[in-house]
Amino acid sequence: METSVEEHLTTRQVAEALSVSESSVKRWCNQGVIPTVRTVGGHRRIPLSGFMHFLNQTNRQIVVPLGSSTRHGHSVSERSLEDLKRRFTDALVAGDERACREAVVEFYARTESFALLADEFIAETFHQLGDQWDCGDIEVYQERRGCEVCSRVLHEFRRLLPEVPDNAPLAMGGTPEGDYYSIPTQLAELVVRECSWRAMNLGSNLPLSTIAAAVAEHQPRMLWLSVSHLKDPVDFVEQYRAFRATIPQDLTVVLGGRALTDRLRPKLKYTGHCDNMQQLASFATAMHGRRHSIDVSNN
Amino acid sequence: METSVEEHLTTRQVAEALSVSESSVKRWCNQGVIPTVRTVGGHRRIPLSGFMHFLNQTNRQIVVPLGSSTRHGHSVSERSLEDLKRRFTDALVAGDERACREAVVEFYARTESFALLADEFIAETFHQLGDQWDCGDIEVYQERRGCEVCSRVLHEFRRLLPEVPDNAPLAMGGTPEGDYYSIPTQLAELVVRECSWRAMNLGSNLPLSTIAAAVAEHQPRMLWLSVSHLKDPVDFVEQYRAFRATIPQDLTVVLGGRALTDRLRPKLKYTGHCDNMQQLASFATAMHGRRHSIDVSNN
DNA sequence: GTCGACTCGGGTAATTCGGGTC
DNA sequence: AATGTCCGAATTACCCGAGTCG
Repeated sequence: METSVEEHLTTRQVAEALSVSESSVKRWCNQGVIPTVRTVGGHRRIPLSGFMHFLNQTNRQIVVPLGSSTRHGHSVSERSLEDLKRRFTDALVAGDERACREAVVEFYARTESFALLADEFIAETFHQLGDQWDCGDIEVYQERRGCEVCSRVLHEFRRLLPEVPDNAPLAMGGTPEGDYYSIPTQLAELVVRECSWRAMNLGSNLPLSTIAAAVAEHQPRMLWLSVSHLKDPVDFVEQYRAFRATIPQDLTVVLGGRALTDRLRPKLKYTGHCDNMQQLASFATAMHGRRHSIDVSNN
Repeated sequence: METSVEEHLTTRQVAEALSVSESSVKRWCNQGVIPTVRTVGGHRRIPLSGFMHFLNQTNRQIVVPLGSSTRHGHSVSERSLEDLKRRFTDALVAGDERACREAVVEFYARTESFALLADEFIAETFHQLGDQWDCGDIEVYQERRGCEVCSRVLHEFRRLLPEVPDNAPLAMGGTPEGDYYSIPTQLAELVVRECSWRAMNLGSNLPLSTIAAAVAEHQPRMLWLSVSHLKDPVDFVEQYRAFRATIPQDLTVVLGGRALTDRLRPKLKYTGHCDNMQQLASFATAMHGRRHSIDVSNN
């Protein structure tokens, strides 16, 4: 309820996502194959859940058979979230991509929120993995392989998300130099995109100077920095100050990641700090409550 | 925004690509030789994955490049490989995933070889990118983003590849500690899988000790190591010696990557060295006969 | 209330369907 | 047995003036 964005799509957005004409989308809406609601003026709006339902029904895309998402009671076996999480962790350790995907899809089908998926599912799972690693229960290669698998699954999800219109505000981000941990920034991309932003994930191991160049080139309204690891925190603080001075002052910068300790944070000038992706989603929705263009300075 | 190769193809597009009649394509779809999904109205759409699956199972050649007669894209004239490569480079620099995917698909559709794709397309492109980087023509973030995009496209291709039977021999590999460059090992996975091996990409930044653990656990017949970057070559040589002693002596180890200089190589004991992916493919096929088992149950 | 961008509905052209035949 | 060609019916894509959204 908090962050789950009840987003509606237009016929055009759906058409582009499916690579079909708007006429077909309209026809399918009229036939009732795509759940549709109407605005007071008669325009069709397709709820995201309805869109996903359509995708599942027509298996245009992969997506596992996850019982029905109809309004009637599910006959799906009620697995607890804990159980789901455990399945996911095990699959990740075993490098079982299919099982990972199924777990992620099932979780998302329930919550319809990438922010929740990121915080309560993936982040927690990798924390667990870290613990098991400390205990010597799992090997390094299992963790690395798990990252690979997770990355692939996230990418598949990314493809499922409908394209965001060109006039949506742009957010970009990545990880700084020396930080090769790419899952959080991948998640961030999904989260802000879910909030109807255009999102550009620049990748990992980015010197701040080149991020500044990217900002100058594409002029985003928001920038996220995922900082999981810092070789030299002091050096980072210094470089960040210089960086902050070169980018527009009104650019919203959101910092996150476990490398930003309580000691470090006061030394950084930023717009917002996120302990988790739900906060990032809040930022994004707060800044972009509507869909039309530009300059919503205080809404 | 013009599009030439979509996720799904029509019977006509497939027919033209293969230079056969639409009826044949329809028949093959009905027989299940070409995986097919249907639109709401019952029209056949062939997912790219299904098309490639068909190409792999039969030894059919693409006569007319895909995308030369799309429905709602502008018709595309015949392109030379050089032209394709340039398009790919440009798309990579611009971070245009869709264009990258199209270029890769088209190249693969012509050559049907991941080894060639890796050597003549992706490797060369990234070398070019490196040159442009030296000249200051492109920013670091463009290179990083290009890696992200390329990685995603490769992930997608990986999903398109047919499953390899469980009794196929196993190959695994990754990059050593300090080497975060994951594209080559992703390509290696695709290449050996194309040669009918089961392939397990362990990921990047792997201490050799954990690779040894993975070997002990899964007992592969082949191991690849992609070495693009070494923090301390001397240290690596030492660790590699210890590593080589702990794994089975009859395990085929294939080394590759530009960090293995002529000075370094003599100091390493390995089974084979690869300057490119075609050599890796040669190794793989030499050790394990055929390329793809043809299994059309309905013949 | 103005305004640009978008969507509506309906009509028309282009494809694809299935089946039958060569 | 397999492929290519032809057909009416159905589906999809493209187009455009009027109305709606934000």
